[in-house]
Amino acid sequence: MSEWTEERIDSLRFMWSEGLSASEIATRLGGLTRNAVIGKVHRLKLHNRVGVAKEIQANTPQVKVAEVPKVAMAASIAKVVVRPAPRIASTAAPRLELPEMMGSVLKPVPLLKTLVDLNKDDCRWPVNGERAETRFCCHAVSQGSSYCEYHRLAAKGSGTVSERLAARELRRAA
DNA sequence: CCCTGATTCGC
DNA sequence: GCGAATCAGG
Repeated sequence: MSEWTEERIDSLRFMWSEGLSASEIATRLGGLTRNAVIGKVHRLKLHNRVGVAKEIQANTPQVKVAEVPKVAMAASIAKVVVRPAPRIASTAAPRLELPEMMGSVLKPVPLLKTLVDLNKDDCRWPVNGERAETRFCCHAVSQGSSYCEYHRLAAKGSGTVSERLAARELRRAA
């Protein structure tokens, strides 16, 4: 059984806004089918994805999640980092790249803890994997949020269409 | 056949 | 509200 927690919904919103397909989102969230994701998308009235997201999807090569090399995955998560990212046991490998929509807020390098290792003040933004294998960002949370500043803004920025457009404008101006 | 989202409707 | 089944299509 899996339920639509706030965090999973935030994650869904973000991934959907970034142009990931319903099935990709389903495997990353775990315990869901693509039908469930599509159903939720409709209930949230998120179904009108805007231009850029469509392009991302069209230009994304179709690669089986389990076949993506771990090295490639680590590189896509933390492309700003030179040192190798930590080893990850999960077979799920996201090619999610967070948008540079946060102005001067630096993209955190995920610490990739599992749920059981999460501390109270660790950012709970799911980075990859499913269920027990899910790894989280784990950087210090912003006050009043379950996310670090970067992911707090990421979740917020992927809310409504107007918010996304505003975020896109900010990015362009920066 | 692989995949995509959209819709319906019993639960 | 949820999501399997189904539809329509690439």
